[in-house]
Amino acid sequence: MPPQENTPDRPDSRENDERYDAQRVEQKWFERWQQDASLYAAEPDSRKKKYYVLEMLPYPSGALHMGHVRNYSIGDALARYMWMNGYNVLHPMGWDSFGLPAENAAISNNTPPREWTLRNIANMKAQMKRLGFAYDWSREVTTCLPDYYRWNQWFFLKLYERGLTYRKKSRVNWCPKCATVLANEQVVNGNCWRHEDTPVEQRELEQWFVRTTQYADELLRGLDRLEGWPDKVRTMQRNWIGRSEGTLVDFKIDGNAGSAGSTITVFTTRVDTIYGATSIQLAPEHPLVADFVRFNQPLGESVQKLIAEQRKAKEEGDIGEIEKHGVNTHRFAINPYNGEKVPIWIANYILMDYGTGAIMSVPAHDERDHDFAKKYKLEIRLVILPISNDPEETMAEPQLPFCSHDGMTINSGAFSNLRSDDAIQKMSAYAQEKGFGKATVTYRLKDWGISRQRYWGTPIPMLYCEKDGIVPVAEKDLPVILPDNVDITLTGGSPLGRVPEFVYATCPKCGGPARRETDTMDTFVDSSWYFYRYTDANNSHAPFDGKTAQYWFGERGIDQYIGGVEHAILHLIYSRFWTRFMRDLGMITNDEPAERLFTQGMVIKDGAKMSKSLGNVVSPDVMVARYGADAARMYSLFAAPPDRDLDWQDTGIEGIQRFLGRVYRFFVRNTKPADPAWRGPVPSDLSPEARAIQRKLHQTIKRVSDDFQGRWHFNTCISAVMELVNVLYAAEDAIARQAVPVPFLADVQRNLVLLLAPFAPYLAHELWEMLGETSNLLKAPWPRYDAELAKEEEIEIPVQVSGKLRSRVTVPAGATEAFVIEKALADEKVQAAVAGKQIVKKIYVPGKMVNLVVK
RNA sequence: GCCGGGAUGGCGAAAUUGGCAGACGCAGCGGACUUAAAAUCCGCAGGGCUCAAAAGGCCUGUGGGGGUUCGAUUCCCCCUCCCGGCACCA
Repeated sequence: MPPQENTPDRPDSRENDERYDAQRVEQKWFERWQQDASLYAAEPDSRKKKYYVLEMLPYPSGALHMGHVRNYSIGDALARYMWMNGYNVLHPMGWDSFGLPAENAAISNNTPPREWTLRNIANMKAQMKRLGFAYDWSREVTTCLPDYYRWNQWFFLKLYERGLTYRKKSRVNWCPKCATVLANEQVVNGNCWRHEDTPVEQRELEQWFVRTTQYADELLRGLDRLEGWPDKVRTMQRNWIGRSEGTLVDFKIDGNAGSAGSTITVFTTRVDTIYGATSIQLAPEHPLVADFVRFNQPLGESVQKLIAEQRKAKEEGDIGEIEKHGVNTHRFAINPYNGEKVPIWIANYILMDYGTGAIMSVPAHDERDHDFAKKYKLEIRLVILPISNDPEETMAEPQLPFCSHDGMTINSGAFSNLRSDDAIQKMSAYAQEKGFGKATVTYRLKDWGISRQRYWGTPIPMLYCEKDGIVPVAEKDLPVILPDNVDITLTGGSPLGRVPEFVYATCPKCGGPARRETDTMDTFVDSSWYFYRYTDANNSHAPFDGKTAQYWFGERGIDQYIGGVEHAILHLIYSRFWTRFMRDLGMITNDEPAERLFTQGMVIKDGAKMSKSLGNVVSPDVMVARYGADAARMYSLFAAPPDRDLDWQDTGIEGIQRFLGRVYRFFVRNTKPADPAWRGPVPSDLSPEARAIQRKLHQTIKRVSDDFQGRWHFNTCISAVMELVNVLYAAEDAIARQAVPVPFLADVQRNLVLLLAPFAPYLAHELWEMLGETSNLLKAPWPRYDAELAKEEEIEIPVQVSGKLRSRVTVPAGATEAFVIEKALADEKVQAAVAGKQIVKKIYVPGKMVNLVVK
């Protein structure tokens, strides 16, 4: 007798055939997709509606993490859905591949940054392909290659031509671990954004700045129209730009004038309180302070203390908690509104880098000034009477020594008895008329410092000539190539400065010797415009062709941008700036880079962000090897709505694996493409069992389609598809009895595959083939639902008595109110509940519920 | 302090317009299949009380307190806690 294993009709063998071998199937499709490079390619086509869906490009750190998988699973599902809906979809991917980690790796493993970076890219690209993400790799952008960064340099020259970049010596943020300067946006709570335990230092350096403030107001106003962006991001950007309307007022210094002038200009948002100004407060680093010290040497020491205090607090990130200190200069300034002499103080809570670095201190109407005045016994003078809706409160409040909100002016000379807003306007106009001030706007936003004293970045295309000074590299000489084989250390300034072949150049103006700029650009320059490069990634004459970009961007930009909220300020404000800059160069016509932005939640595990130190990192490679790419992708969409944090549970992905196996098994058992009836017409009169399936199918199509259009709650989309599969399993008996017509079942299965395609592309392609379909599933038309077919024939109506659920009655879908109420009243449980009571009101919400109110 | 977001079973979550709270999944329990296990399929399942048990019945329940309403996870007011952002910004 032959060994049992070889017996073909052994029950086990059937089970083996039914079992979904994700690795085998995914490998098969992976290989097929590799062979067709043009599968996901898109070209401008005026006959088709375009859809540009973009996930933020990753830094090639070495390997994908689950956050990437989640991000790309969302984008890929959307791209596939839009393809199936007939759109011309652009779905590209690239690498934000300049940056410090490559240099750190070079130091610790003695691997050149280029090699390290390109190896990481190769690895991560392979991971993305294995995960089945549908990217058009013919448009791949790698920012560390000269093909790309030469255009950073080109843009830099354009910025320079337009006065949008300039060189300035100033105090800048310095991270000792990165050994480079940081932009304001890269300082988090006084620490480096990459080293959260490392306070930034202030250093005096000459740096290149990009004039982002030129567009401050437009960047702010633009936010109002970005309705497709999360409120959170818009609010963060508004706060960051920090627009503040106020008034500049010149106070004349009484007595000797020093080299820094004879007036102190203060900035205030509350000029209506100026009659209550009882002192002037200067920032310790205000240029006038030196003049006062010159006339009063002992002051110098106190000022040094204040400066030290303020710097320390800034570095520690608790400038907000600093104890208020000040010194009296014993000098006076004259309030131009009333001619009053007020003392000039220097205080540690006044910041030189906001407003003018000088304020008028109004203790009665500003909390900080109030604290300060109490401490140093300065006069507190009430000049605003609060207005309240409550007359009693209005009467009571003037007794208070302090009120920070607006009201009616009092004790304010010709400007008394005005509402605050009115007073502000009149008093600003008066200042302007008399020439001692004007209405103005200040911003918190500062110009973007883009110089980095690092190697692995875009060389800034500038030269310093002894004769001609700062000279831009000629456009024809671009790119300025970043040399290989550079000695990298994290100390001692820009590594490029140690490469003589790089540094010594010829001045394009006079032909004499010149030094090259040895700093490189902030990598956020690279990511400020990369999505335009995708439209024309292989262009060697320009960053991109205008017409091509116009097709993909149109007037509204990227249709859907998806990424992490950590870029809410950095990347997303720089790229909004860059878009306006390019628009003003005439390269594009859109004002904003992206019409819609989606910020997905983090992937966490055991309640904490995944990190090596906590040992709770889940590797996508392990998940793909264990459960398959479809399961990993689908679970990352199923476990939570995409905008919320996702708590990764290994047992959860097992559930998805089971579900995929369940779908596959159903298809193995019930797919009969050889049956002549398989492709026959779907009969119109269906059995109740078949009708139940049909109803569920159309309900599911509706739910999934609606979610793609609106809420993006892919977790519930997937639940809906699971419910449909459960209904199919429940009908297996009916199918066995042939109560479900074969062509109908075939149609249901085709629709099920289409519904699955955005979420589990590998399995969907396999099933599509099993069904005998030969068309390209990627572009197969998305199913349409029929509202009539989705309707229930009978509905169960809950019956409440005085708001409490007492029973349920089953009625035909179109039943009249009278019929439903009659049926409810006839119900035994309802009768018991209303027995002996009077029904005072009968409420019927059509199709939803009955409520009988009793007394 | 200010601005966002959140709090629902043992767990992840659902309830789209004020109308059956807990869909779907995980973990759990029970059954079928199996010599057995795995896999698979079917079923049960918020909590409490009642009943010998089951069926059933009753009460209660969406962070806490109040309100509007026939009816509130959903709307309004107050409060607590958690997460994120901003913060002497004049």
